Amino acid sequence: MLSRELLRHDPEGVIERLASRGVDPALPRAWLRLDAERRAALVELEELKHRHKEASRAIGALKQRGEDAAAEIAAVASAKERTGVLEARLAALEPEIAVIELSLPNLPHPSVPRGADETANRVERVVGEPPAFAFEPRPHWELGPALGILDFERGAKLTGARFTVSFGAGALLERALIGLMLDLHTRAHGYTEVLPPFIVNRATLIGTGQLPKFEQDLFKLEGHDYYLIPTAEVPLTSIHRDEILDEERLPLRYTAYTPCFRSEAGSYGKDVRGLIRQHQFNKVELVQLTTPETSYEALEQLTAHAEKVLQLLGLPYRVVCLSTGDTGFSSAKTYDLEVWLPGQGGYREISSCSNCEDFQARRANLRYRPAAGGRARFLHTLNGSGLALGRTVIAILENCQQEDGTVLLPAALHPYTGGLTRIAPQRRGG
RNA sequence: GGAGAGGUGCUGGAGUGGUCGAACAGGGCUGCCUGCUAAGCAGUUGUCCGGGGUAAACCCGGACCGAGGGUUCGAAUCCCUCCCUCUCCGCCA
Repeated sequence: MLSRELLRHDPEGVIERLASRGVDPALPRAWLRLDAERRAALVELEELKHRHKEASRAIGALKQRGEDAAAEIAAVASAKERTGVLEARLAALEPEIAVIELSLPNLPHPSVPRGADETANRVERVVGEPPAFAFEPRPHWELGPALGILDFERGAKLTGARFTVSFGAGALLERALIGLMLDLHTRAHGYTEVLPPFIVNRATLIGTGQLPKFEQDLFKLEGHDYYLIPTAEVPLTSIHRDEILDEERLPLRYTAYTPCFRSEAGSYGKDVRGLIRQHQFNKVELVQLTTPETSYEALEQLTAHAEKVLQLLGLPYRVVCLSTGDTGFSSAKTYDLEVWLPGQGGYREISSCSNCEDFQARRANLRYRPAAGGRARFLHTLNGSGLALGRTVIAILENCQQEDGTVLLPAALHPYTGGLTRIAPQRRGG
């Protein structure tokens, strides 16, 4: 949510910055009009209420003295009509205002490249060299089934399209990656491991920006106001929702492994093959809550924390700063980590690291008390994948494949695979 | 799922219709006192919204006693719905 004060004081500036993200200026203009109307009604209503309160007090005083107050009561009662009209007007206005302000995306940071879509993204750095193969590398949707570790047909049978079953070394590989990532982030990077609920309520999703605008991307539980989490960012960022934290505790760093569930209705036709885009996937997430002064420093650190995983695994990648038009709804600035996928002959997103500044903090009422004292302030929230596990599996299979069809596992994983260093074709079911 | 009890400020805990934003105690803060600490004494202490103020300070008003409705001139107090916590029963890992 944007600052109301900012919208009122610099409407044209805000409208211009929103336009760089593709927001129709009519939306903020409608907000301004409704906000002015709301405040006018509020001023009148509060004046009426004030007089009403004084009259009630006078009645109370009369009655305590045992005097008759019937005339006063009648006068006050008849004055309630206008109050009712104003209250009804406000009750109608407020949801309208809320829908608009909850639908406006965050303002982009000045350092973000301007542009309508991903073609305006800026490559920040390229790390590692794509491997040179003496043979034609195979995509993971061939390698996985050939090795007997990924089964797309049976995933579709058990559930439907975009669900997958992992077997044997495939399942082990994800478990090993979870262990590697959580150990790295907790021991080397100072995050606290969290095991959050995988189901959250509506208020939590409004806080991080998924609702009300992106309901169609979520799985909702029938008969409840509960949703499956689309990312651990949602529960982790909301841990301290409606709290005021002492500045001494900041920054807070949380990491969690969770499955993620995305309906993404309407996304069919894109990335249909293999593990790239699934309705259920695993992820290790990084979240930080910081002071406003330190959040951009924290974004660089958090991005480096995610990069460290790719470096340990020896996977080639690049870091991209998303353009204004490509940046996600809640984010002011986002770095995507894109891993090299030989099977696709290109770089594909494996992590997205964002500074949401106070956008989520306003929605979720996340504040801190400055050490110097004074009013509570909104803190800044950051999140990043560290990393998406399914896509890490893809990257390992495709980058580490050998001519004989086996896959050599990166050395960093060996402590987590119980001695397994190479995935070879395997039988299932023992 | 069934039955019962309960949700009040930073904390504990009063308050069953009228000056209650809320007694009292603890904690915090500010003075005084003290060689220092402790104790003692006095004062102070929330959040949000709106108006005024260039802004801060500040001033005025409104709202907030789990959430949302209702009754009433007036609700923390009465009524309804929902949520959460605790105890017992059932069921289950």
